[in-house]
Amino acid sequence: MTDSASDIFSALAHPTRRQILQDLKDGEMAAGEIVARFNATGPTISRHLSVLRQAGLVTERRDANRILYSLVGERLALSVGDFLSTVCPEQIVLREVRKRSSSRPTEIQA
Amino acid sequence: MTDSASDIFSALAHPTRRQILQDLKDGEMAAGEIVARFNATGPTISRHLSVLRQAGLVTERRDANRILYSLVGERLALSVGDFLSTVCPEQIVLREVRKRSSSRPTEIQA
DNA sequence: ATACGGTGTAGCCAAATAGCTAATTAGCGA
DNA sequence: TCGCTAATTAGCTATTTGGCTACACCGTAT
Repeated sequence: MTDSASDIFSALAHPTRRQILQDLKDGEMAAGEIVARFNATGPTISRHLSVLRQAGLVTERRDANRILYSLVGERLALSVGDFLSTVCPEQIVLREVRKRSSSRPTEIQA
Repeated sequence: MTDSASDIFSALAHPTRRQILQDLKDGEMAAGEIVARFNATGPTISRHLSVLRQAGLVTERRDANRILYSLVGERLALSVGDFLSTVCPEQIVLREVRKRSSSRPTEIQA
């Protein structure tokens, strides 16, 4: 029932989740690897990850018995940037990443 | 207890509050004027306004027996923009401001 | 002084959130 | 198959959030 912007901003409302996104900026990480960076328990971080996943801000991928998470930076930039440029267009600029039909799937960064 | 980024993103998490900010984009509005735009009751909107005020996203000013709210777009752009440019710097550009600590005013597209 | 229009506060309740521990699922290797 | 590691799900509790109604507050003007 909640729109996607609400999902995204709610996800960003928690410091731990923002930190996770920041950590993922440099590449994918396993769940346990992420857990190790915080004081919270595994299940707690797992929950945070599922919030981020539902918001579409991260994707997961299996590697053996580990699960690797990676940032979906485009979605973050587009959704938040869209809002920002509606409310205060003078202060922010979205770099032309718009629809661009995403020709190549994976290659955002590496 | 909660940092200011959390306050801001939490404030943005609610559709009504985002809409209020958007409405304030074109200039200040009285509380009652804002209330008139939604289906919620006065007290409910008043509460939303206080959340926005605590987050520093709006300021209030008295005019006779009305209270006029206005957007603090700079704070919105700076806080959210800061986060965005940390996590996905490739996709977003903060336009100048930044109290001149940052060397380059960043390129603009307009 | 009193009344009134415009707002915010108090108090209540239902629902959602965040944390934990314990239990469960999924994959890999012997 | 069994055992081990990795991660999520279940279930619980405490806290916060969002909505309402009723009430109190503050200026203005009669």
